[in-house]
Amino acid sequence: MKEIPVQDLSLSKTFQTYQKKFKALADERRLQIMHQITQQKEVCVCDLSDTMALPQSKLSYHLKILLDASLIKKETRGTWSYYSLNEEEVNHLLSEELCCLFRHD
Amino acid sequence: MKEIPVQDLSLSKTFQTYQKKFKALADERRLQIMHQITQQKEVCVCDLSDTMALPQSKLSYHLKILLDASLIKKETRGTWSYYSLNEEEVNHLLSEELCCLFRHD
DNA sequence: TTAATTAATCAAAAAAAATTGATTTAAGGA
DNA sequence: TCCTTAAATCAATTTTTTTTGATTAATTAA
Repeated sequence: MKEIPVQDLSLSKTFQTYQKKFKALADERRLQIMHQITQQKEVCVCDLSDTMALPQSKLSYHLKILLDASLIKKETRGTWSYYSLNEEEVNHLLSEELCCLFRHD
Repeated sequence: MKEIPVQDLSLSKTFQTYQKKFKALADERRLQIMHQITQQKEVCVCDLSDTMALPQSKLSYHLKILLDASLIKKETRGTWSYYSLNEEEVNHLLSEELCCLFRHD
């Protein structure tokens, strides 16, 4: 039997949430994706596949990580999936100085 | 011979810098460390080793990652190493709403 | 000088994340 | 219906990160 060395369980939960968000941002390709989404408001996988020269499966993989961290939003129209910035979440997380790079004002 | 599909090399460099910082924050233990450093102003490895119930080598490993990302600073006095928040860097990166958790005002 | 303390580093193993190419799903048009 | 397109998912492999325990380095005190 091992003791769990956590004083504050809710704080631990908070850290886990932020860990997930920072992990999503901890990749150069995903930062590029974030940047492009920030610039273009709305982007589909095929657009990104062109501009970033990445295969579709890789993009879907990275987009899912950003989506699961609630940093971006997804809307499906027809066969297309459109991704956009989750401004509320991003602005909560990142400084205003990172505006234009990864967040809007 | 492969072409490098990067339009803006300086932008790519910027992304690499942020990738490193977000990678440093992408771990629950390191967020705990950041939190404790934020609270206490200054902390040595043995302090953290006690409060976080982690072996010394693991702590040194994680502290190095935060240090290399310039999120914390280190000062050696005698045989002790004291770590403190790099407020400038952290405030540049994180939102004001994360104040008290991982940054000062 | 020797012993004790603090912390960094190292190499090997384990765990987690990313890549790859293929397959599957779903929508739309011929 | 059949074919095409867009994108998600999957399994196997590769790469990266983390853990572990031991060793090393440096400082201080006896």
